Amino acid sequence: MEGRVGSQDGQIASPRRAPSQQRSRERVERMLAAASALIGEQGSDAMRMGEVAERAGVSIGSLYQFFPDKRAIVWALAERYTTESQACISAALVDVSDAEGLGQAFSELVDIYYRLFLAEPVMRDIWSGTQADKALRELELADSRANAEFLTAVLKRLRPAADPAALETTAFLVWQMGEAAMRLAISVGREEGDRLVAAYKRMALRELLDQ
Amino acid sequence: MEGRVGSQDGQIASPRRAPSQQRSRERVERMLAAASALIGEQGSDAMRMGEVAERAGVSIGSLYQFFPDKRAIVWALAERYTTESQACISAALVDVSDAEGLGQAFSELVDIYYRLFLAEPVMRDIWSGTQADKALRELELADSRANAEFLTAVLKRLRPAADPAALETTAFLVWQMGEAAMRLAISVGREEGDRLVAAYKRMALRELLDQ
DNA sequence: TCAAAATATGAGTAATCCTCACATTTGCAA
DNA sequence: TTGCAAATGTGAGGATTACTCATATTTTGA
Repeated sequence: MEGRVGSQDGQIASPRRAPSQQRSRERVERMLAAASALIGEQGSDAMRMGEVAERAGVSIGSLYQFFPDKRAIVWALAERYTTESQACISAALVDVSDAEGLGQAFSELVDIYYRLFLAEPVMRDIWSGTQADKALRELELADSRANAEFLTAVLKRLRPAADPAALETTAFLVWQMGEAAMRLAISVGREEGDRLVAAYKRMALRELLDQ
Repeated sequence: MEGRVGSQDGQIASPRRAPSQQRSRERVERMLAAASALIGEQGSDAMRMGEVAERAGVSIGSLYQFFPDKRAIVWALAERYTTESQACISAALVDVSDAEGLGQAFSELVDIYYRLFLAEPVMRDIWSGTQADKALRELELADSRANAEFLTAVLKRLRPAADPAALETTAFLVWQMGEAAMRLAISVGREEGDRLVAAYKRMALRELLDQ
């Protein structure tokens, strides 16, 4: 029916039961891999639970043993992406100490993200559903805040005299604008997308460096 | 099943049959009104076709006589919003002739949009689904391009020496960033939302006025 | 006046998410 | 080893919902 999924209560989906044995942990991996493949092929909306189970070589029941519902699978994949990318972002920004360094690091980060979005249909699809799914939206928001904090830390170092609250707002906004710019860029042609990303970079750096 | 809706082919949904008689035109209005009310109450995902029909006082069959599927109803509502707002935006920008005027007009437009998003749960919900629904995304993109063109026209007047293509990119990006900023602002608390919108305004105006 | 076109109806079809009662496997203490 | 509880596995079937279609009614226009 899918009406079940539609009536999302916003609760962050969590495993119904954490896999404790080696066997089940491997099976859960297979389920996630199958889901990822299917999302890459057809998008998460078109992903069917039965197909995920079949491709993972498990029964429907097993799927629901570890994931309370369909959204939970997508959420689990999304969480992995955020965890991975946060480490990368933190590393890129942690020892930035001057304006030039920030410009360099930020520019590289944007490039990395853009390439990632272009290359990974799964990631693209998952973050597309962000607005519609409350749990995903909250994950993305939390992720964005965490990443913005790395930026904020840099800004506070570069501009110790500035109002910290203003810097936080700026960093958060700039980061979110970046994600929006990426989504826009990949939904138009490649050429226009490149131009938009470049324009975003200029705009963001001006905001970050100048004040 | 809803699987039907899930497998969106991206086709812009169009009425299966345009209502040609007065009677049916009124009924279609009732259907849209019912849908709008339900979306406002529960969101478009939770909106049930049966409920729309019941509330509009028509049968399920009649609903499907004029709307090929569920998404088409949401799309029809979205289209109305875009049509209405484009007139407003065009009017606000059409006779801007200097930097100060642009600052004034743009700032007012942002405020209007922000208030609208805060006050209209239906609008909020519809544009939330934008990323997930291909037809909606295309509608929004087209709308955004149209609005950005009004901005581009102003910019070309203010900065005749600048590269027109660059101005177009800037205007489009700034506009899309604005929509993203609104979505972000309404998904956090009111206070932070206000701050984010204010920060966006500053950022956008700097980009638009300076270069 | 009346036939064709437009409109209206709602029971039924199909697709899909998810549950649950029961079967099997694993970990572990006696 | 043995036995038992906990963890894991299964898939037929329940439940919901988008959408169809054969049929009935109303409107239009010649």
